[in-house]
Amino acid sequence: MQTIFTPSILSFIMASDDLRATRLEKAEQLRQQGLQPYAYRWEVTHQAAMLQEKYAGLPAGEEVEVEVSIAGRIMARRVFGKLAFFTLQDETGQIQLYLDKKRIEVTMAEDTTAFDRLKQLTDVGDFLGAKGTVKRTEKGELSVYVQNYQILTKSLLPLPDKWHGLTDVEKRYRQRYVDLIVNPEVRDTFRKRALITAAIRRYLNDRNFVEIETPVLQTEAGGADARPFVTYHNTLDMDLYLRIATELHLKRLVVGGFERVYEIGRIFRNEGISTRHNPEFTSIELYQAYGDYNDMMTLVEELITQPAQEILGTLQISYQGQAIDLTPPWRRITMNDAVKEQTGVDFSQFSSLEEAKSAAKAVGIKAIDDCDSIGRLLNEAFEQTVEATLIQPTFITDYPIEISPLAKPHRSQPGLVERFELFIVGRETANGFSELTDSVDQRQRFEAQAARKAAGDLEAHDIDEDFVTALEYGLPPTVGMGMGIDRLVMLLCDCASIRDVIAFPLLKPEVTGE
RNA sequence: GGGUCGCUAGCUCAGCGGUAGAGCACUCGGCUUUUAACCGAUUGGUCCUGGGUUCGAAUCCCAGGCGACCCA
Repeated sequence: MQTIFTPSILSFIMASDDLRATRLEKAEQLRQQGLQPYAYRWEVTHQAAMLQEKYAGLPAGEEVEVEVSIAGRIMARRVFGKLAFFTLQDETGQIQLYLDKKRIEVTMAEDTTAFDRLKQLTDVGDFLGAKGTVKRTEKGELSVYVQNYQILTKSLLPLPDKWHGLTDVEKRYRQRYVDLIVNPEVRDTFRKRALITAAIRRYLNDRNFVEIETPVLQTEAGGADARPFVTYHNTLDMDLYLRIATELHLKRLVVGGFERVYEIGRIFRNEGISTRHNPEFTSIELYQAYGDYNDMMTLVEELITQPAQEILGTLQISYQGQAIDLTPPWRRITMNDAVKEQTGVDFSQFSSLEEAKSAAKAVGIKAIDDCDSIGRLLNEAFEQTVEATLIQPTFITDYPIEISPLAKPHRSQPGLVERFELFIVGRETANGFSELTDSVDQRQRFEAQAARKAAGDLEAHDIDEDFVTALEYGLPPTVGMGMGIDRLVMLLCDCASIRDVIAFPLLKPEVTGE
């Protein structure tokens, strides 16, 4: 019998640790028996959860003479002399394989090695296909009573301890595939994430919103206060920036005649990493012509409660031990009133910055030396005193114009804009406003931004001339909104860290030392 | 950026100045109703890296790496 191992592979095996070498040897033995350790296909007729559901009422000890064919990964092996129980896991769940030496040998064309092969050449981690009948064992475990089987993929590396599992968070993030194999709740989170984004898309599509993709690579990143990633285009010989928002392009689409547009896509911000920040994350932004920020707050309520109701089946959720009631309508309160409520200071009454600063200091607002306007001071006071208290869903409205360069001036309150942010569990969850449609005003706001950038503000941006030109052609009255999908999923799936809702979060490379 | 904690066998962990350990997994033997199967035997190590102190360092000290959490 010829070996398929080349000398270099053999030396690799010899140099490998025993665990891998042992399994490679088993794969080779399979080949020598004329069997393929890496099969091409397997006809699957049933999945574990289907069988568990369908035969939930099958009494212990009874067999159903139906033929089922399943496939999955071996998660546990309990092997006796002439009998074995394997736990097989597929995408839907687990089911036991009841492996009886006599039955397997009879049905597999009197193959007297078929059972021994299972005992000797399979390991936890291997993929196996199995056909047989359905039987609930004497001990009450629903099983596939196997008639024949095939090893589909030989696994070379051992899975984590079946009892303690994989708990090392670093390893879980670096080798998410292992995390997914052994931690069912992790699979569940990503499945829910997919359902949430699907529900959001369905909600918007049903209301005639059109999803349009806008550029990730841009010559100037704008639409938010954030530092961009810089990359380089070889043949154009120029720096390009990864987008920090989708806002300015989506509004161009509204100028172009799309009255309802949105985009769910990846955003990149060159900032620190924390339990709430990953350098790349997913946002949804949507724009609706002829509406204002009041309309959008109502839409946001639906956009969040519909998926919640659909996927969780309730609006009474729990986040890290805190009870959250998502039942709309949600409280709406202006930023000024919220700060007044919390501190007793009414910032709208001040006519000078000095007056406002001393009042702020008197109630313990810190680090206000850099605030160059009452509006910025109000925002600082809000962040320091109110934000963390907003546990139940709350819309904070009517923001200072200085910190909202793309929002429309308030129709009745000078110095403010028609903007809202949604807070849940003390975190900013969504941000929306009646869009600034006056191109002259927009140019002036951009110029103020550019001045801040020139003064050293790394999160400020230059004038986007083409965007101003688009506004000059005319943007209808429009309301827009942006929301972090990752944070929404964290909320709905009760995840403490953003890394729990991103399949492959950014980590520094591991130093292997080899 | 600052602070606290962690890094020891494939996994989960103990050991805290004197010969590197346990459980599970692996390997071998036994076993036709197990489900953390069981019984017996065996195997497995860059104690994150690099310096230092010491007769002797996984352990103490310094620097660095990676990660977690908290703060900014």
